[in-house]
Amino acid sequence: MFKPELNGQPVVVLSNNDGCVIARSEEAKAFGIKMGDPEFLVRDLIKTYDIKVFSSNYVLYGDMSGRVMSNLARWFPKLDVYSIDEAFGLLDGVTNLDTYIPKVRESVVLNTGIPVSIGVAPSKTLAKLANKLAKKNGGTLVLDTDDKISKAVKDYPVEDLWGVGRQYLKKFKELNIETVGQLREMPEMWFKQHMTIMGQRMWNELWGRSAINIDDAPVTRKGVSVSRSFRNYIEDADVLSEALTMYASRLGEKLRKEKLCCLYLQVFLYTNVHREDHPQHYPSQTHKLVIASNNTHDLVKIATKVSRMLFKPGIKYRKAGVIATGLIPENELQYNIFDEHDGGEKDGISKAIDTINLAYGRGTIRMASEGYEKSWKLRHEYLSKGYTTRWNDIIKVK
DNA sequence: TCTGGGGTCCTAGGACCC
DNA sequence: TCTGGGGTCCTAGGACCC
Repeated sequence: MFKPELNGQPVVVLSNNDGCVIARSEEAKAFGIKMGDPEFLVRDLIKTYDIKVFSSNYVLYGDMSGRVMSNLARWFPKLDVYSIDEAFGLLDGVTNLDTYIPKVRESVVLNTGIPVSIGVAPSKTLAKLANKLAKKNGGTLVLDTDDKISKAVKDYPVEDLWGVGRQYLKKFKELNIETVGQLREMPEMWFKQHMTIMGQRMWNELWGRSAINIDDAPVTRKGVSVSRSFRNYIEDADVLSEALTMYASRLGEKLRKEKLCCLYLQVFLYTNVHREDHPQHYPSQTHKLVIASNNTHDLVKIATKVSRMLFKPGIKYRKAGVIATGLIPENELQYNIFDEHDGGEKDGISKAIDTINLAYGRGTIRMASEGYEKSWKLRHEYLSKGYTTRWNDIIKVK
C-alpha cells in the first residue's frame, strides 16, 4: 500500500532477526522461495532475481490490521478477531449472501487499501476452507448448501485443512487419505480414537455442524511471553542476564498495559537446535511469586536470578525468554498477612517509567542491568517505515 | 489374608494455530 | 556464520483431598 511500485514484484518479509522468510508475494513464490526458508539459504535466489526484502514491522502491520478489523466489524453482528490477518464473523439473519458478501469485501478494500478474501460456511473449519478457495474465485465464496460444500471439499488437500499439522498428516497419508472429501467419510469413532476430542470436533465441523463457537467476548488471556533469539551466541552469564533484564522489562510493560499481574514467572534458555555439533541445553524453571506483580523491579530480579541458576558454562545459548502465567487483574491482588509489601512504591516507579517511555520512546528509561553494548540485540536490516505510527515516517501527499 | 472410590489441582509435553 | 515469536487446547501422571 505504501510502496505501490512493488505491485507485481517479487517481495519477501523476514522473521525477527532477519532469520526466516515468513511472507511472500505470488511472484516470490514462483521463484521457489518457500514459507520458513532461512534467509541465508535463499540469499542467492534473492540476488539473482532481485527479490525485494523487508524485515518484519509488527507495529505497522498491527495498525493496518486494526483498520481492516474495524471496517469488518461494521458488517457483522459478531466479529471474532482470530489473528493479525483473520477474523470470523457471524452472519445470522443475512439472507442475500451472494450480494452481501461481495459488498463487504469491496467496502474493506476501498476503505483500507488492503485486499481481503471472504469465505462463508456453516462452521469455522469450512469457512476457512471456503476462504482459501475464494482467493481464486474473485475474493469471495459462499458455501450455503450441502451440495456446494461437498463439491468444495472433494479435491481439497488434507494438508491445507485447518487443524491438520505434520503429525495428523502422517496418519492420514498412512491410510491414503489425500483429500478432505475422503477424510470426512471416515467414521466418527476413527476421529475420536486417533485425534481425541479435537478430531471429533473436526469431524462435526466438516459435516457443517458448528463445534467451535464464535466468541466475540474478549477472552481472558492465559499467558504473556517475551522471547528473542540473540544476534550472536551468548556464553556469559552476565550478558545473558542483560538480555533477560530487557525481556522481563518488556513483559512488565505488556502486563501493565493490560492491567494484569502474574503469579508465576517462567524463564527458559535454548541452544541452537539446528547445530548437532553443539552441546544442547534447554533448561526452564518456573518461579512462584508470593504476591502477584507486574512491576519491572520484581520481574527483572526474578528473571536474572533464575537465568543465572539455569546457565551452564561452556554452552552456546541462542535464545531465551520469559513467560508470565497465573494472570489476575491488578486491582484484585491478594496480599499476604505474613509478607511485607512496599505499599506500591515499585509499582509507582514502573508507572512513571511507562509514562516517560510513551512520551520519549521505548527504552528512554530502563534498568541499568540491561547493559550498554547489547551484542545480543536483534538484527533488522531491511526495516520499512512506521507509515502510520511515527510522525517522521508519515507519507507526504503533494 | 484381605486395603475403595471419586474427586481436584498442578505440571510437562505434545499438537496445533498464525 | 547465518534457522521467529506468541499463543491455545488437550492429555497423562503425580500429589493431594475426603
